[in-house]
Order: sequence, then structure tokens, then C-alpha cells
Amino acid sequence: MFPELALEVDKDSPIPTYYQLKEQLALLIRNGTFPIGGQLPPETLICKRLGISRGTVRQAINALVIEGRLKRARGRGTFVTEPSVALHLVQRFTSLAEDMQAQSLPFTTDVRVKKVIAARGRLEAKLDVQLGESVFYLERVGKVESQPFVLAFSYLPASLCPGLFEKELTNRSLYSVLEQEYGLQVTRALRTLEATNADGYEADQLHVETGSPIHFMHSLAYLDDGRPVEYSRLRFKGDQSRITLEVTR
Amino acid sequence: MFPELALEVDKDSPIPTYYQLKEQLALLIRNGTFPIGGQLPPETLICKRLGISRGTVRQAINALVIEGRLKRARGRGTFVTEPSVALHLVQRFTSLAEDMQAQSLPFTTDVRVKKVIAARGRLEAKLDVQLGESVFYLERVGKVESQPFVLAFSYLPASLCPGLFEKELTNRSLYSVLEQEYGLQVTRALRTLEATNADGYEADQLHVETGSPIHFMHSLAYLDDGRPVEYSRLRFKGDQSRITLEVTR
DNA sequence: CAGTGGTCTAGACCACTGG
DNA sequence: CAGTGGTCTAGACCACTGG
Repeated sequence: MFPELALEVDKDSPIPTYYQLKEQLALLIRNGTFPIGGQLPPETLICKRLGISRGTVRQAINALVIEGRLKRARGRGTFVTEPSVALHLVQRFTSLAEDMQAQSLPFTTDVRVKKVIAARGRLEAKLDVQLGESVFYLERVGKVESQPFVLAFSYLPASLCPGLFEKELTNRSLYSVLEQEYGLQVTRALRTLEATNADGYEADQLHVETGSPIHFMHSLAYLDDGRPVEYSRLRFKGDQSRITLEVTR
Repeated sequence: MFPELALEVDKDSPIPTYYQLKEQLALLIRNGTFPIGGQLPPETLICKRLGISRGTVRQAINALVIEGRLKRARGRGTFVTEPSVALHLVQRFTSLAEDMQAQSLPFTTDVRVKKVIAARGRLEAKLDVQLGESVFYLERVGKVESQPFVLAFSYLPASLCPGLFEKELTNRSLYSVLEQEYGLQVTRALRTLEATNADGYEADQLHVETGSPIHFMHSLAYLDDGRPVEYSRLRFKGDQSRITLEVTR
């Protein structure tokens, strides 16, 4: 059934064993070694092959179950989940790129427009900047499997990330740029969703018909110290994207 | 520090130990014994007090961490998470009627269709019932200020709420009927949103033009013991309803 | 330094699935 | 029935935190 299980862990590595295993399983799912709907080797077999204990194997699999990539079925086995472009918005805060990567979907970003504008009106209030202060304006198209999927307009106070436009932005998560290049931690965001129809420009950019259903989202992201760092307006393909919420009371 | 830890588990119970502990911790958080921002007893202390092993304690705490109720800090401890106002909004989304009432909007419900159907296919799986088992089918229109706002199709296992159709359903929240008449507590729901366009029937019921943008939502609601109690498909007016989420990491 | 959560071991018994 | 994931034990060593 699993003659050549290409799994290997380095127990002397500082990277936790369970994490190494998780990444390898994710890779094998991505590259089709474990196809959609396919079954993973039993936990006990993975233990034996890798010489690690079952708790560690379960820790790796749990992480992938939480990310929605694997599904467990008691008495039957563990299976690769059907992937869907879903945005998990509750309890887990992620950027778009991270969301997609978590689902093993190849996500790329094209920068369409970079501009410095002067803050006024709503922007002034949202980003908590002075009238006339410089704000970076960024227009990007996110693609999944080369298909345009989201159109994003972002506004960031220039004072927080001077020289942003000199950084490489294509195919990078904006939040990781903020983190790696400026040491800024985005920890919280307020997002509002509406359903709407695509206008001509949006339809063009997203490769849909004018009037197609789309999600329209406002988002205001905050740093760990509470300062607003990014106001954005996003438009997703409506019927090709799903937003999943878990609510409890 | 924790003189009277009111925790207790019954190891002979068929309910898993970790789950008993999880529910008790959740209760102590709800009733303020562990206040917001407060620290939980160390894992090792919980182990000793309850006479259970650390893996089991961690399994309970993990579940609450995933639900966003606890936060771990290595070297420091485990803490009760700050609840957010907006998350409350999402939580109150659990019941449409409650949500509207919270905003002082007069919300009314008309029942359009009541039917008993036999479970099969997706319904069988979603509601965890046997093929052919009776399922109540309910079609309702929710109105705000007399304007139709949501069209809801609900499916409930008849075995959970026998005689449901003899109860008064108009102008009542379905969840409050389940609670008051059957003692059933709906505590969790998984909801998925899509943006779409109204078809003829939907447009007619919601008083919008065919093709208008609408939110389409699937929802699966669970009782406190984990049994699924309601599968529903809802359609909201897209540009007249907003869904606000606060997400953190 | 003592205390905390993070990781890991090497087992065990169980309920459930499917043939 | 054999095989699977679900739960659980009783330890262990580690990295990190704060005083």
C-alpha cells in the first residue's frame, strides 16, 4: 500500500520532529503523492517507518486537520480533503497569501499600481493620520492557479513603512513584508463583508462578466500596539470563494 | 494561588476525560472564576489535582486555545483571552432574531413551508441521521421593519424535536423554540458564506430584482453535546446586510 | 534560579469500520 | 475479524520567562 514512503525526519534538528513531518506531509499532498480523497498511511505505520512515537505523528496530523487539509475517520483512516478556496476568518488571523498557502494552493500576487497619495477624508480617520500626510496606495491582483481571484486596494501610512515601494512586493504577503522589513507585527483586523456585483473594471481584472456576484470586503488591520497600519478594500470572486466561520456562544 | 480548584473528572464516565475537563474550564471562564486576562493553574497542577496525565490536560486546553478562549505563553502560563465586541457580534449571529433584536430592529418571521421529508444524501451526512429518517423542513422569511431580509431553509432531525410543527414558530427564534420547548442548547455553528445573485424565486421572496447581489450561507448548528441539530441554507440581501468580523492572532 | 509551556517517548486499551 | 483512529498514562528533557 505504501511501499516507498518518502518520509524522513532529523531528530537532531532544532526544528521539532512533528513540524518536520507536518511540512513533509503537506508537500506530499501538494505534489499529489497523496491525491485528493486519498488515504494517508496509518499513524502506526508512520511511527514505525520514522522511528518516532505516535503522539508526535498525531501532533503533525492534527495541525493539518486544523488547517483543513486532512480529515480523520475513526476506524477507517486519515484522508486528504478536497481543497476549496475558503477564507478562514475566525480565530485564525492570516493574510490572503498565508490562507491560500495553508490550503496548498499556489497563490501569486501581481502589483498593478503603486502610488503615493495625500491622506484626506475617510482615509485620514481610518489610518489615524493628519490631513495631507503621505499614504502608500497599492493595487494588487491575487491569483490562485494563475486565475485572478482577488482584487485588493491597500492604503498604508508612509511613516510606518518608509521606502515600501522599493521593496519586492510581487508574490509576497504584504504582512510578511511589514514584518520582515520593518519589524511590524499585524495582530488584529476588523473586516466587513458585503455581497455585490462586479462593475466593468472589477469584472475585467477578475476575468468575470460584469454583474457577476462578488464579495466586497473592507478591512482595517492594526499593529500590536494598536496603531492602524493598513486599510484595504478587496473584491473576491463570489461563487469561487467561500468564507467559513465558526461561531460559538 | 489556586486553593480551591473546583475541578473534577469522572474517569468511569463514557465522556472522555479531556472533554469533561474542557467543559469545566469553559464554565469557569464563563462564570468569571478565571477572569479575562487571568491565569489558569499550571498544567502540572491540574494533572496532580485531578490525577490525570499531562497529555490529557493539554488536549483539553488545546481545544479551548483553538476556540480562541485561552492563549498559551511559553515560560509564563496559560491565560484567558480578551473577548472582543465584534466577535460577540459574530457570536450573536447564531440566531438571526437575536441579532436583530440586539440592534433594536423589529424582526419578524413568516413561515412559508412546513414539511416532513426523508433524509438522504447530503442531509443524511450533515445531520448524522439514517437514510430515510424523518427530517423537518422549514422555509421562513425574516423581515426587518416589514421588509424581507432573509430567506431561510432549515432541516432538523425529527427525533430531536418531535412535534416541532405543532409549536408556534412565527415570530420566534428557532433556537429559542429548541431551548424552551425541548431543552436543547445550540452552542456552536459552522457557517459558510458565498456571494451570489438572486434567482427568480429568491428575488420574489426578498423583494429585489432578479440578479441582485445576495449572500448565500450554509450553516450547520450543533448542540452542546456535539450532535448536529440544524442544517440551513440562507439567502440575505447582499448590499443591505453587512457581516463584521474581528480577527486576531 | 524556579516555574512554565513545548516536545517527545513507549507503551496501553478502547470504539468503530469494513469485510 | 484485523485495522483504524480516539483516548490515556507516567514519565522525560528542553527552551523560555521573570525575578
